[in-house]
Amino acid sequence: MRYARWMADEPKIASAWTRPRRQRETLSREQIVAEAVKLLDAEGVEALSMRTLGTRMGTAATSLYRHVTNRDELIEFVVDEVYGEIEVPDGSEGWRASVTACAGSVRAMILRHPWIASLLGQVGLSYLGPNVMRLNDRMLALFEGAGEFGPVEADKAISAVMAFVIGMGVSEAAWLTSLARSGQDEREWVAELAPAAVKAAEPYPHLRAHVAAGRVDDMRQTRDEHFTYGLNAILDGLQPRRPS
Amino acid sequence: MRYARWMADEPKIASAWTRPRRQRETLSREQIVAEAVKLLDAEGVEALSMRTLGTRMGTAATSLYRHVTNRDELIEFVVDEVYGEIEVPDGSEGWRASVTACAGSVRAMILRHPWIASLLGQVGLSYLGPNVMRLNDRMLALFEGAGEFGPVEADKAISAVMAFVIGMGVSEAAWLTSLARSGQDEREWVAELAPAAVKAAEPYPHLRAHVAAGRVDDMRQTRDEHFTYGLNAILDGLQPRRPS
DNA sequence: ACCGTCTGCGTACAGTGTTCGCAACAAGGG
DNA sequence: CCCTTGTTGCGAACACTGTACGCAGACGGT
Repeated sequence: MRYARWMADEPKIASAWTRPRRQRETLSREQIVAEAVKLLDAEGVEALSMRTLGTRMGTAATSLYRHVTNRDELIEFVVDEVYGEIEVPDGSEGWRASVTACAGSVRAMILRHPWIASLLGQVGLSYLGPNVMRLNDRMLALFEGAGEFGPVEADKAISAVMAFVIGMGVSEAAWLTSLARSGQDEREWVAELAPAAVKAAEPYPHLRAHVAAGRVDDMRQTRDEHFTYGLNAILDGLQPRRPS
Repeated sequence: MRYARWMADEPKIASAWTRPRRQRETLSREQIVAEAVKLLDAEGVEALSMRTLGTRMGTAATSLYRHVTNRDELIEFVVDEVYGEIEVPDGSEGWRASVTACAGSVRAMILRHPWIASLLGQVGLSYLGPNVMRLNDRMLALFEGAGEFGPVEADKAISAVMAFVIGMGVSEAAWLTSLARSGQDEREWVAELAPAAVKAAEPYPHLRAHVAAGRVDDMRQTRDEHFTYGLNAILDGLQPRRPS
């Protein structure tokens, strides 16, 4: 395939333009994780194998190991990469508005890349990636600055908010992944699943009432409401904990 | 190996005691998921393959497929199985105490089985398992009964609490899994990782201060404190949202 | 005693992550 | 200009995975 670079039928004109130029820029670590993210976005988590990633980049699978020691390491890089998409304001809009915006940014990132729901568990939560570090730093600045938290309290408060946001986002992402795998419209899908749900909920009186009254109108807005409801509850609970 | 059951060297005494008794009880679906849980607890998530699970049960790998259609289905069963360990009080102790106890039970379950952090993402969050249904039913009873929430609010409040508890638990589980993989004592491990952490945090002023002041005393208690801090914040925020 | 159904299992196949050694390249020094 | 040295891509190979298929033995009912 790409042997043509050094095969004899190529004219050996020693010019800067015919020079093979060993396409270095197609096989650096940054390019590999970028292509991995694109592959995950396009085909989902079960499509990420070293071989398919290699063919996507026009190289052999084993070539990737020159720039990435492991598949696990690649996944750590990928996770850190998408963490880089999270924006956290500087706090000039006030603590609460800034945290709300940051939480929304995290959720948006997760919903843009639902496969991290799978990958977050597979890797030991890479705490040392530069983008994760940057995120933590900005969050600390936000909680200690505009939030007026003390250093220890800021740590706890950030953990609480992030646990909620990630927990909620991962749950949504798992739902959306299953939905995507079904290949159907969301309304069709829940309509198809409804009988099984009703049957499964049948022995449980409270659940049964909820399943029966389940509104299927626009679940997108329902999800948004659930998220903002929980986030506001947490922020309400955090507000009086500031020592100010 | 187990051919002896029907091989001719076995005395063919037609008695109830020498009868082969086809050990049915070693290969039902319940036994399979129970053994899978034991395997996961003992060896971690990367050790769960159909073949190793089969040899653990003294059967061939393909025999498992008579009782479980898929590996994914097995995982759904396993997840539902450990969900069955969660206890939720009936609310007679009051709403807040009951929710706190339930949240603690969920966290304890996750820390007992840290591998669900990986499995929760791999499966599309099996909402229809009987134990998940039971848990949701009891939670609804708790929030609508002792909590005096309306049905819609109860749904949102439960989502919020569960998102936090699961998010926090999964994060802890990921940490503990990495720790277990290192095979070291927790103090040793963080001491070994500290230089890398300091170096990674170096460009970020707020984080740097936190990493420098990081207390390694007893992280177990620190984790507990983080959990109860966040949980109390959420419950504080939920309390005034009850229509009472 | 027979027959249909159920269950365990050996074999096989496609696909996975990863190792190893070889060949082609780039750069530098004589 | 050649030769050396390190770097990078790659084919082959290995151990292992999930799973389909068909066979044979066991069970249950008549």
